[in-house]
Amino acid sequence: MHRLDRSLIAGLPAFQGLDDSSLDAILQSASSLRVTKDQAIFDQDSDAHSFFVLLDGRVQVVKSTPDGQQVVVRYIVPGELLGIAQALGRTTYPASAIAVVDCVVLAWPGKLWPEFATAYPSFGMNTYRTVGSRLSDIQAQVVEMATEQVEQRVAHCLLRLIKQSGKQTNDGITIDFPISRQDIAEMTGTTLHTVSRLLTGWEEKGLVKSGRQQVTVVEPSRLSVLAEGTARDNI
Amino acid sequence: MHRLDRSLIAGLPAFQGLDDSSLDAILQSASSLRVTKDQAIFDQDSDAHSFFVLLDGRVQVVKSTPDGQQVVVRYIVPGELLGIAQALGRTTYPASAIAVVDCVVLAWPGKLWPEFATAYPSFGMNTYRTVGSRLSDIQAQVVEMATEQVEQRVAHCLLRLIKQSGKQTNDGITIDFPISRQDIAEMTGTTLHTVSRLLTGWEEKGLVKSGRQQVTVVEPSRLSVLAEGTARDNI
DNA sequence: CGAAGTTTTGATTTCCATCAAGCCGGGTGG
DNA sequence: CCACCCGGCTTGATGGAAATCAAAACTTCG
Repeated sequence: MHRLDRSLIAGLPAFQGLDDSSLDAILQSASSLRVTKDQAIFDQDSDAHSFFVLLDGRVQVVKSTPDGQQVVVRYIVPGELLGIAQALGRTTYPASAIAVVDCVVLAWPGKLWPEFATAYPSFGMNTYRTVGSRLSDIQAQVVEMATEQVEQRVAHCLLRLIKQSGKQTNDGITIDFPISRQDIAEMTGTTLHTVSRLLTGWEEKGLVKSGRQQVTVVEPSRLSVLAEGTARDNI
Repeated sequence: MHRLDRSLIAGLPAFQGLDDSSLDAILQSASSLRVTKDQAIFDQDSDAHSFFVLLDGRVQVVKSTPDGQQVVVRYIVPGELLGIAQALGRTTYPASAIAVVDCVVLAWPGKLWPEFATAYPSFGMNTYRTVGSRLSDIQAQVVEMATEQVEQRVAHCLLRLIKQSGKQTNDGITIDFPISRQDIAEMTGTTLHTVSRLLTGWEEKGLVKSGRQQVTVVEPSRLSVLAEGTARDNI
């Protein structure tokens, strides 16, 4: 078993405010893990045996309904926690996590959670800050879904994605992992057909460029305008 | 200034696991407060000066969009925390809270939050458990909004309301606070017209009885059937 | 090259928002 | 005490946004 260096996690929000010896102690019980593209890190409703930090790659968090429909809840970028069911007082994972590219994660046994939270209070605090910000995010998403048209929702979704995972290219800002029309549809509660039509429409207007599992936003500011009220002109 | 009795909060989930002296200490800095129907307890985007526990009544938590549309995020029942912006690392309230009937709340200055969380670890833990369960709730709601038709969403909404705030009557289980078609519409992302049509339809089938700001579910089990897939028969 | 997965595009349908009145009940003030 | 008014509710008609149905084109990869 090889040793993990504390520099792996030292800068991450979750481990802010911990001294070196604490970091080392925490890493003692971690195992690192490669996950290849399309592989699951954990499955919805299965026993929450571990919690994780994503070190490299991109992870899709997806919830499935009993009748097989899927909703993409969020994408995880390096440095973020995932699978923190324990922090929510749960014993099973509420969603599945899929590597959308090859990933590296650190994993800790879930039963260590309470120990960590008490032994390293700032770790507990940091985690709960994460949970809190995810609560805010998702509340915003509920408002969006309740009040906006599909076009605006998809526009907002793309803007969020390039903000979180955008890479500047000479065409514009591209989403730096493979994402299909279907994925975008599952994030916005619509269908791949509608997403496809919207993207081709926007492409004609020069707002985006897109291809197979790939989207580039050419003019974020004009897309923002679309994302706010197109139709209904407010006061 | 009169003294608050510890029995007010002793049984509440948020204060589970605290000894009497801690409860007394916590109550020292609380002030109790009557809020009359339709009055705001706090306003969205205003400075998060306090956090609260609802002792009696019902509170509607509502988020407004810049263009004035409203979304009812949840209803709070006695014993629950509200306005815990601090726990989420926020300095302003993310939503407004309105008393839907006359209410009694306890209030603490927001700046006490960090002190409480460190001085009474189980209070911190309990709060975060609350935050976690609200995260789960709202994720379920996102899935619902993304995958279900309006009829199913409204049915689920009523079932949730009677579960949380139902009172058995001789007609069935009634939602024990005034709630309008508009309120239900704002919880489910639809319009009061559609809610009205659904309720009259259900009334004809004997599933519910409803009147002005008042809904009774006569047959919860049959409503549940509706709430799952009516149309689309799954495998 | 063939096959599987992804995307596009057209045609049709359906659900639900919107528009538009009118109704009902209760509270207020003349 | 009655009339009026206001807030909430119902109900019909209409239109439009987006789902569904259907099929073809394109991409990538083994």
